[in-house]
Amino acid sequence: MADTERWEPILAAVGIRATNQRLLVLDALAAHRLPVSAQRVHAELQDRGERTGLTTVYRALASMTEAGLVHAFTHAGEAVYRLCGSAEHHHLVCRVCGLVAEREEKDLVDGFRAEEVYGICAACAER
Amino acid sequence: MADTERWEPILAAVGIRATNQRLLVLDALAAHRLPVSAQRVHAELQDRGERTGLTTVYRALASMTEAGLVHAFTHAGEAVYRLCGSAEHHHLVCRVCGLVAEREEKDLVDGFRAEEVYGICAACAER
DNA sequence: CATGATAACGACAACGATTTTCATTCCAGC
DNA sequence: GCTGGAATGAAAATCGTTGTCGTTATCATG
Repeated sequence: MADTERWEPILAAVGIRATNQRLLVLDALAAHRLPVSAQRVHAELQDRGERTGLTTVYRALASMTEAGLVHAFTHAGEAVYRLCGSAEHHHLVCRVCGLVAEREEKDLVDGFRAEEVYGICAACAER
Repeated sequence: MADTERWEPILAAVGIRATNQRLLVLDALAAHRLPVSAQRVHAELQDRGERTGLTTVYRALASMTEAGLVHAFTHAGEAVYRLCGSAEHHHLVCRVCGLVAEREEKDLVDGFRAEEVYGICAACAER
């Protein structure tokens, strides 16, 4: 059981209410480097002994995504989420290993505001 | 009712059987510039008076995607497909208007084999 | 501290896209 | 013309996600 309180200022900063459930979801997300699904977050919270409902996890992720705190990706037909250091950037998402890298470069492509780049990372490519 | 026969060599080239249903699906795809969903393809075939089943449309799209004839994207939680001029390239997909552009440039990003770039196109950006 | 408006919760039902099942039909090669 | 494997299609099953609705927490005020 980590100190969920540390996320309060984060939620306050983006202007959404810092409820206990949202703090728990944030805390669960922070424990992963790879994006995770809503169901996975829910399962982990259950294992931890929390009684947070699945519906609530979905809504927490939706509001936090909208607020820009979290980024949503698609992997194998399901939505997966990842806590991200906000700001202007795009993501490189490997289709094979799921790894995500954040990039700052502007104008990756002429006049197209890139948000997510799906492909295959160098490591997975040589196999 | 277009001449579906023109697709036969295409299917033969990628090594999958040129069944009547697959030809119909290809023909339906070819009528669109934007990616379309399996359900949409199925509906259009129904309207045309074909009795192709939805299951078959899904399977046809899957096999053709695997064969590289068709490219699959994700839009609003559903899979959408687009006929594409094969070869090595990546796609720019606008999240707003759904427009897809094919690009040939290699190494869009250092050592990352980009396949799909999701973002916002120039036209949609200024609104 | 009590109160009331509002946002958030959570259990459950409902939805919708996709996949599985399984019996039937089609095709290519013998 | 047979025959085996691939393809088809109708219906049921799956499964992630969203809607419903009564309950509860939160926050600003009196």
